[in-house]
Amino acid sequence: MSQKEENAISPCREEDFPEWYQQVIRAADLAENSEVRGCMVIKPWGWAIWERIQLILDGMFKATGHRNAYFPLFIPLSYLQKEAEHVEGFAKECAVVTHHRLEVRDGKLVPAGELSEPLVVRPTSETIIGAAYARWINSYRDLPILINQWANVVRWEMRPRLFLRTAEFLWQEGHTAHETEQEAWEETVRMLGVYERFARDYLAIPVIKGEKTESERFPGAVRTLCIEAMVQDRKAIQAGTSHFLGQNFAKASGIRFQSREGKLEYAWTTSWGVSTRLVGTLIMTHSDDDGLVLPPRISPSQVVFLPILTKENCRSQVLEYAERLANSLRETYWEGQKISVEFDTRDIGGGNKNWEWIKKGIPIRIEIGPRDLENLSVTLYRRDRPHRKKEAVLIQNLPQRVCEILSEMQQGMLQRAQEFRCKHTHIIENKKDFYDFFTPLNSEKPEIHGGFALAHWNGSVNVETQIKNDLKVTIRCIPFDLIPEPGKCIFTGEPSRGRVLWAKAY
RNA sequence: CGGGGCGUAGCUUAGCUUGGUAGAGCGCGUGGUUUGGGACCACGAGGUCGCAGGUUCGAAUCCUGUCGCCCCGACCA
Repeated sequence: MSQKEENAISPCREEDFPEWYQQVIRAADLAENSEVRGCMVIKPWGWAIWERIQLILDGMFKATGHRNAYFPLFIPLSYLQKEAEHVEGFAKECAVVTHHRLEVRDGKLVPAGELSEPLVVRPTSETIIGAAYARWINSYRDLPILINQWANVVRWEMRPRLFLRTAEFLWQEGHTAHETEQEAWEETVRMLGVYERFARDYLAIPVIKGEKTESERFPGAVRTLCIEAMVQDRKAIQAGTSHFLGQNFAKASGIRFQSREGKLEYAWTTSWGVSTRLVGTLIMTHSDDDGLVLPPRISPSQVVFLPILTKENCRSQVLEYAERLANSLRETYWEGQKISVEFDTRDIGGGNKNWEWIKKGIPIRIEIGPRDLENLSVTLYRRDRPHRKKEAVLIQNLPQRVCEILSEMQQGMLQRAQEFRCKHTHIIENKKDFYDFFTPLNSEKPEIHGGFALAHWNGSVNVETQIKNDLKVTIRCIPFDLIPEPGKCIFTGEPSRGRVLWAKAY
């Protein structure tokens, strides 16, 4: 690679956003495509980010009264069939296991031992968990059941993209059963709130909470809630969903209980989930043309020490000095947790090493060389500033300064993302402006364009379909936090109860 | 699953039209020179050209099939 290049990632975001995204993943060494179509290998740095997500979310689930459990990977075909809409929604993308043995014939391994009933590799677990709940629940005293599972699921996708849409992906799925409709609804809303907080406070991603329209609803759900984020190419991405399932799955799976009045009633259930897609969302929200940029709270490590060991005569002194500082920083608390520090003494060129960490998005890089040793200082670089911009920090100020910067970065990243979203969210009052907003100037090679549009809609699926066909734009959600403001549908002139959020989506 | 493009070393690729059994850059290894920065020099390792057939004395190159990847649609967290 030439040292003349300005940025580590080529092409840059403006030139080719999808390609830039792939390059960031590669440069940061997060994951790679595997030999199995649509399935990815998550590498240590990528996995560490997912682990952070898991750890924090898991704590939030526990704090809201949930417990973890685990259900089977395989679902009997007949289970899936129990809920009509659900089958229809997932049938096309199910991986199916039909055999349980391999035999050698003519030197080739061939499937043998056909199963009497094929097994579906779970695309989601409502049905098999429903069957368990049907066994577990007899009385209103057994309710609520508040369970989460961390698992992998498989949806046979036609166009996979690392983290955003893979055939196998990792997620958590919460499944709860309640005595009353209201309780289940409250749970649905509560968990959406957990997702919103997590996205905002940890990933530094502002999201819009809302409800899906009927056409975007989860198959089998009564109501689907979601959080929608805007990434840097101004497209929307669904970052999490929470479903109010009513009694649909309870009826399909026979989840019944005897009520306080002694009557046999169906339970009210919910399900909610976020997936490794969050990692993709994180990448597309914050990264720049030098690679990944991680919010300090989600970064596997907050700081990397890069001792400069070029002069033989003071090598051991620098090392010792750096190590002492690193260790003291490791004992420093930021937001109630010890700071995680990497110490990179690998014998590779200093420039290369530095760039590696830039591309990995670590929040703070600290260089320590002979000169710093003399001055009793370190040289500090932060990932949210140009890569050459350095700051000398005296060692007695280091822990405090690092904490300050981490807090600043966490807030700054959220603020930047909010400003970006705000700048590209438009209130649109008529059809022409709407079409203009979502039409690129260059149709051959569309530039980054559009964003979020808030516009009135008459509630008709036909309009949604028309817009989707014309512009590939869909209603992302009916936002919760928008003050209801009656108006006229910009497409039909018919009455509208309020504005909805339109965007092109991942 | 429809339309288009592409598969040559870990990565990016030249060669293919006009068949004569592979070349480069980056990366990697060793040695040296450098050193607050993705440095330089030398030497070296690494490819049966996606796979399977066919045509031919001879195929990376031509033909057929197949698999995979990318882009555009339809579908989706």
